[in-house]
Amino acid sequence: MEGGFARESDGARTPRPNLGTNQSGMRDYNERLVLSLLRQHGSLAKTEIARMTGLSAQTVSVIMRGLEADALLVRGSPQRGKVGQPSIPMSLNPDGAFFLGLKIGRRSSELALIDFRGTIRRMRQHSYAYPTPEETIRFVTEDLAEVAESADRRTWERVAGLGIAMPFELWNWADAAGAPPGAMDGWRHTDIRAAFAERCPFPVYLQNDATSACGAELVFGNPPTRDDFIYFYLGAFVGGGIALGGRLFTGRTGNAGALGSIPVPGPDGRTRQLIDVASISVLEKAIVARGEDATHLWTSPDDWGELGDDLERWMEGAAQGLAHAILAASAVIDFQAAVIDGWLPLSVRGEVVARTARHLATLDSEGLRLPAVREGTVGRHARALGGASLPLAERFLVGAQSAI
Amino acid sequence: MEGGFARESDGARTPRPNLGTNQSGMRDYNERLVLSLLRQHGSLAKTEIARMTGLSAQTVSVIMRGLEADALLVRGSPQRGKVGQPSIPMSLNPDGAFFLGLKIGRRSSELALIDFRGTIRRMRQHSYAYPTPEETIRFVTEDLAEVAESADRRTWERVAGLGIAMPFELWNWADAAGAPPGAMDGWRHTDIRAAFAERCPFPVYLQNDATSACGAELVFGNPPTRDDFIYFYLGAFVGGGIALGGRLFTGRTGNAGALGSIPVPGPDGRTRQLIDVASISVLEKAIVARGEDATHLWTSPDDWGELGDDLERWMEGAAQGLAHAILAASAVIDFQAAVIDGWLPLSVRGEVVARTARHLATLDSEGLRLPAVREGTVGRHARALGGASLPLAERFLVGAQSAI
DNA sequence: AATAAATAAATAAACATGATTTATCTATTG
DNA sequence: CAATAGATAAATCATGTTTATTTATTTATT
Repeated sequence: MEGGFARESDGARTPRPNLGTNQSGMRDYNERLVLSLLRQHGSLAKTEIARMTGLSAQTVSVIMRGLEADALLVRGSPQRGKVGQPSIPMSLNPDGAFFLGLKIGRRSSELALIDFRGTIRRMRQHSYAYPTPEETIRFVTEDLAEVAESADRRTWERVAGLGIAMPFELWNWADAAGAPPGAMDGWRHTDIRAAFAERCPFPVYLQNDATSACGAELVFGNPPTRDDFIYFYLGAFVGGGIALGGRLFTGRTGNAGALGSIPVPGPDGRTRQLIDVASISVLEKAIVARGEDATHLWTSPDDWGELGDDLERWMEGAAQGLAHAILAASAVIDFQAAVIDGWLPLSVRGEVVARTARHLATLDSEGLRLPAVREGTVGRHARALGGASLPLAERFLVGAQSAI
Repeated sequence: MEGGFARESDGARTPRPNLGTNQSGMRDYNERLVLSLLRQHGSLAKTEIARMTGLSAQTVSVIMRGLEADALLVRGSPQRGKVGQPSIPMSLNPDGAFFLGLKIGRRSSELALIDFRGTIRRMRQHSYAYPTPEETIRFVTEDLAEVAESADRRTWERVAGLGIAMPFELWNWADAAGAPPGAMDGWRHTDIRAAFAERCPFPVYLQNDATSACGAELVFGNPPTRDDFIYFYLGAFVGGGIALGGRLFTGRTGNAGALGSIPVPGPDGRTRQLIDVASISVLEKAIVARGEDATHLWTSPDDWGELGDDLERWMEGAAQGLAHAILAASAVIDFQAAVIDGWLPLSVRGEVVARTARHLATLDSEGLRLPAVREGTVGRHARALGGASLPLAERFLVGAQSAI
């Protein structure tokens, strides 16, 4: 069991460690447990859930009938062929709840509406030279109004929350984004979460973009993993996230998995940060330095075309950096897997993963058990989906918050 | 709430994730919560506990009367001076339970008996050229018999468990320990936990020595901290541990906090492991290379005397390595503190901590919030005390196991 | 083919446990 | 003596467990 949380009126969570537990906490936990198991396994009969949880068949029966009455579960067709009464597989009702995920990036924003099973029902993109809070609020508000109109009333009423995935201190990137100095200062003084919370009837959450992407891998990853894993998202800048015990670990200050800042040895032996070797912006810079255009890196992530030596050098540098970062992180936490995803063509992602694994094997890992290096299974839209995973985890999964 | 655990007959824990919760789990959790709060705060009135936990006064009253009846709590003298009925401060009964901690090291073993408040009641040391399982079992068994005889019957009956703190793969250190080749191979095939579990009427736990020391800092540290912290223990070899959410985090494989293996840049810029720069054995080697005797490093940890340049160089290298390790770890988890302790004179520990903080401040920490670097508060015997903390945490504190 | 036995899923009813609510008592200060 | 705060007993409520029963199916037997 864990301490409870006091929910503030605006939907933000204030952790209250050391909170006692009562019966409602018990039922709430067991309900979340059932839903988590169904998310992991697809569909399960009540008895199977009873066996897995150690709860009595009767308790599971009561809980699951309740969830079915709330339209969170649907019953499948009876499974015959085995001795005894046929079992009825229960699974998550896709229409049981909906979640909104908003990713705010340097060049574009994405707003996704997903259903209870994680299927994308709607996705809108919005491109710009650089983002401002006013512009973002306008675009999202408009789009939400459109959703509210186009989707049927029931869907809109079943939206359980909005999660915003956004880099920390966006205003510091004005330079890199090519924005006029001060143009992005609005972000410094805008509480974007509060701004949306005011406009929305459901709770709104805010999380670092790469950490959110990690959450997407955790909740929607296929196959789902209960492993502790470290996650890298290669975007314009590289970022990361941490999953421990089947939960997104965001840390006391929310800055856990700040893997862009992890020190790695550069090609010259001097120490630099991972962000300076593995970010796609590094590749962009190299291309631009050659006098060529690099905008297709952002606009056509399905196929980057021929990039020749630039790509080769970037992949090699990124892989070396990632390998070193994974090594160092493995000394801190014994991750079972390192997952790499990003805003890049599948072929490039595959190659980066392969090279990272190769480099990792050459490093001195005495005393460590190295994690398996794997490709992400969510893909490019992991950040927006991760945003949507925040209200989902918060409301329907066990122990959404840190460690605990 | 968290999943439950199936207890095996021998006292070992097999984690069963995804276990449901029932009323006994609820009471168990609330009892542990009360005990944890009392450990943190020294003494608290029932109403104060009720306020802190959010439980009703009546519930806390019932729980605490039960704990008092079990002799785990004692009532202090009524506090007058405020309006209303005087409050009765309740605190942990020192004689409520006892715990045994065994540290097995390269040169010596320690067996400690501590009471419910963490006070050392008895401590035996045993030195040797190198350790063997048979020898260790013999010495501990004899000493336990002595404890059983000397202490009163009630004390012995209230021993809640034995925790063993021991380096991983002890046999690999035969060389460094100066043992004849193969002399320590016995460890490879001995399940030392099982061996003691057979001989003891209470549960026996085994944990890496540095991780155990981290547990001692967590449970007995003064002032106690609920911070997430990273912990280094400088012994013959440096090791580490991780505390998250007020719990010792040991990881899925038990190898979390393997900080000796974290890569750091050496003075020449080449990457090496922290264990190769910050271990006391590095200092020993330097002294021996000069043809001098270094045994007092192990035998008189209160005062190393004059070591001049050797000590200077070692402290500098260790501090640089530690600073880099803390930096890298901070990118993975946003620790609030980095705690350094070890088998060394207080003056040396203080100097290492000061230098580490100084070096840390010079490193590139963009995007990170660096933890405060602090001295350990438990001191040299942290490993043996940490061993004793294992059964304590397991039985009396909330969520002893990993994350979650 | 008909029938009985075995098996497994599901659930109703009675019960046990533990937290909450309400009311009351107690010891203190002002 | 009024006000206040700690403490707890009794009644109540929520939730999980146990026990017994119902239902639907397969498998073995006649």
